[in-house]
Amino acid sequence: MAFGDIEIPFFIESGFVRKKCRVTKQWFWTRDGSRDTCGDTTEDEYTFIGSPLIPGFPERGKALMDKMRETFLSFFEEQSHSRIAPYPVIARWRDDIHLTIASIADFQPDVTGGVIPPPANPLTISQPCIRLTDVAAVGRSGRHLTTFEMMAHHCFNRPKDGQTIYWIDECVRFCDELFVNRLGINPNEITYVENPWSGGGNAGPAVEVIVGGLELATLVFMNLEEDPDGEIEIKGEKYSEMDLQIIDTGYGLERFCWAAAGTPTIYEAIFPESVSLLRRLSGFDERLEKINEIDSELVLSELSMLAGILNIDVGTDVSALYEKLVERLAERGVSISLSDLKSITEPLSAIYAIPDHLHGLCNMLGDGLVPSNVKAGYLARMLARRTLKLRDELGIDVPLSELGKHHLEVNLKGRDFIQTRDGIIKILDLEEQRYREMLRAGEAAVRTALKETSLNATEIDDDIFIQLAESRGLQPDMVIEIAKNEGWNNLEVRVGLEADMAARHAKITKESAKKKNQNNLLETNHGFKETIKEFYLDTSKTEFDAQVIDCFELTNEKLSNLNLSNEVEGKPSHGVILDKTLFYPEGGGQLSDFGTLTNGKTVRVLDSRSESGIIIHLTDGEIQNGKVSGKINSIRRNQLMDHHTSVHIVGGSARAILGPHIWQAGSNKGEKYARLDITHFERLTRNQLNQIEDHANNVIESDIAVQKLVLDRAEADSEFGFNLYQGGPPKHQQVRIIKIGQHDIQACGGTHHDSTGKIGEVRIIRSSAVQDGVERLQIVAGETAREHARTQERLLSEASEVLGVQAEELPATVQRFFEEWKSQKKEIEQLESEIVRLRTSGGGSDSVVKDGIRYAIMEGSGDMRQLLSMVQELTRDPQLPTVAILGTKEGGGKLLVAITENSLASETHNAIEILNSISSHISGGGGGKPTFAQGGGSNPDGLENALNAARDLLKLE
RNA sequence: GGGCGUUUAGCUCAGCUUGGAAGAGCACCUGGUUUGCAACCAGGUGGCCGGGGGUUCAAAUCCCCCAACGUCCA
Repeated sequence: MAFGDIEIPFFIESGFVRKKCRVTKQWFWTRDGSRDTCGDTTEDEYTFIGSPLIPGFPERGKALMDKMRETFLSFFEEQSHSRIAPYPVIARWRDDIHLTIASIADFQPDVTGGVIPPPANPLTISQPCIRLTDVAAVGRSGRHLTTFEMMAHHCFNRPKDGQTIYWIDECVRFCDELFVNRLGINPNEITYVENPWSGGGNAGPAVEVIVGGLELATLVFMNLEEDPDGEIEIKGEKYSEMDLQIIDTGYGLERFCWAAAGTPTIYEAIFPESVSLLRRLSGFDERLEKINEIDSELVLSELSMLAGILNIDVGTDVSALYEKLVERLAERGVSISLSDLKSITEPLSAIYAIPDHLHGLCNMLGDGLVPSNVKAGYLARMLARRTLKLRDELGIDVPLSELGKHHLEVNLKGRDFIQTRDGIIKILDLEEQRYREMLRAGEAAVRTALKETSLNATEIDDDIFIQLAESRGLQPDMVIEIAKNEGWNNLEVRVGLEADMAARHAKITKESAKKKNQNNLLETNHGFKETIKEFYLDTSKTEFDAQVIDCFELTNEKLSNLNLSNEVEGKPSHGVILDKTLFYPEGGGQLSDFGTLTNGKTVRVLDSRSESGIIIHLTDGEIQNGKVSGKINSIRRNQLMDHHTSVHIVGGSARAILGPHIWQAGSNKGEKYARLDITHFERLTRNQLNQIEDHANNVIESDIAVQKLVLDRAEADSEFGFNLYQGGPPKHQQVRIIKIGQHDIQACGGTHHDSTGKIGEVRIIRSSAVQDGVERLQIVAGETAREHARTQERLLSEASEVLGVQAEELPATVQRFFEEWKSQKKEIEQLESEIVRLRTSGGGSDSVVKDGIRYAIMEGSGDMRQLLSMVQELTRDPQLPTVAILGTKEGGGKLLVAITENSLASETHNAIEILNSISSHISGGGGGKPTFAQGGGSNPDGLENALNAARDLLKLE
């Protein structure tokens, strides 16, 4: 079948005709022979506003969503699909995306890649999704959402194995049956638009299903994959047919609800309580009444019909769009001025966007996400900040957490979240605090940035806006707002600035999208078999025999890419591959086993790595082919197990003490200590660390068995859920699971004790902030815990010995010494100024008066500071014109020339000139002001000559 | 993971472009003046200018490295 040229018997049977859209030139199928547009064009206005497309759904909001979802899912259950529970919105099983952006994302990459079987086939699901790419259009277009549910039916076919459940024709039949018979949509209103789909390395035919000007569904038939030798070419890329061919559909639950409700916008259909609450809180309705002679309801519904066909993207020239809107409204008999229109749409778009953003935020936080300034956490923070900004623009004085609470009660009641409701509300409060702090700090930043700008300036450099936006998070309109409060009343944002900034971002993003090439130890076509991993079989075994498969020299380039841990002693020279091994390679945050390999000669194993299942022992010498005996350092192995098992225990304890949002953000298990990074929304106190430590030690004392299970992916997922993947997305079809009773269960490839009691003791030494929202716990366990205690004791005793006091007295004694040191320092300063006063008061033999000017030339004993205060004394009195030339031998020799300002002395002498002509005697230079110059050199012995040279220069005797 | 910004007195921040004696407001202390809601006036205390290197006669200031914090983006 040619790509995009879909032959579907159903269309022929049901009297469809294939036509080419007059506007978009796309091919589409319709039952209505008189149609000449595909339905999704700038000429197809929404037909359902005020007259629903889908009858029989009088509900609104959550009740409507629940009923519509149930109608869909049960329809497909009746068509032999299994209903699958939705996946989290945070896509933790993937490392390429942060958020679940489509129902098919649940099954990527392993199910769609054919690595593991789907949980059911065919299946139906309603998957909450979050897409932030169009966040700027939310609330403005009338239909955009960041957070939506994608209802879907999926099926996974293997035509080469004769396993085809259904393909294009049946898929379209299901869709049409649902639309026409179950939902009662007028068959003549439905168009199927051919729109081949490609993305993410896959492609296939696809149709968009449009009803009443609204795209309700997309049916994608994924049967091609990128293949350089493929025969099918699309958009310059070559593709070939896949073994696995997938039905990927997406039905927008919220759009169905909108079509069933016929409300002016999608937001009124799905968030009616939130919209009316925000209208009330912002006083929107009162303001609306003040706009004279406007039928506001008419404006709103006309507007929404138009908004659907006007594309609002980031960087759109908003004012041009408004002019167009006013024009189009006038054509429809609604006469409204541009400013009146703006005063309706601006607040309204905020009112619409807030519930959407709260929906996304609550879903993310509900999944246990902790806001942060990086990764997925940043997406939550961005949504929170957008919401707060919109709220402030509306002038609503209600905390974010209150709005969140309302949203949870009204729109998310009964939803089963990982995070507690109280937890969500607490995090919202913290985010609002952080936002306020950002704005407060922003005031000073704006003030400083505008310091050079005149108060009645109307515009400022783009650079200032860009700098404030990117480094302070202050959008141009926020900068203007702050500037107005600080006195710059006429400043405005240049038209088109935001578009330029967006373009600038796109450019930067494009430039920095260079891919890093991975450097592997093995060649791509090595042909080695996977190493048999004996370390999983018996954790107590330390010696083994094996066969050498290969031994190769490590090039300098490979060495430099290895990134050896600081526990590795020496420099490896060879890589050795064996048929089997007891050496655990670095992986999952656990460092490698060390030890020796012997075949006649003994070499040390300094480190070991794993690449696609093949373990490479990094040795400090070459080893002959043949049999080898290997021995691992059992003390190190035992310590690594102490640390690794402890990290699991501490992670479980942290979750028990701090809450369900605790997620492992990374870990490192070495011989000397272990680190565990956990997601948490505030800094930890020592008290909290103690609680976690006590909890973990209880687990150790209870001596719980550590079970090591190996399960298929699907089985593991269904039995234990996604909490398994603390260490990152799974990479294999089979999952090794470390289960410590009910305390902690996670997928892990590391070596572990058989019971928790083996560890003996665990201590959390300290916590530090890795990034916002992530705390690093430093852990010692077993022998290192005792070693740590001994080290601490030694430090205390050495310190107390120096001061000659008991360890208990240390804090008080150190405090006392510090105070004394400070007060003595101050005393020295006072004494120094006393010296200055004495030396400068009398005049003495050091000063000469000539032609009404006093010349004070002398050598000081102190440092530069002291000279400075001396010349200050000497040249302060304008009634006593003075040229002071002071020097000191300290620091290579220093010279200082000062002249009383605005006096006879400053008229006749220049300090810089004097300094420059004498500083050569101390082999140096200097500079300063005409009345004040300082310099230094590297020859202190020449100081006397320098001062004499000054006397000569000034002709003094 | 990348870019940018910040780090100076107890707190909030100037100073950095162009190197040359460490600044302001608030708080605190002393005195005066007032008992009036952020009182007023005069004086004072308080600084490893985030850490480490480098350039320079001289670094808060210029360069490099590190750290913490913030922010924008993947």
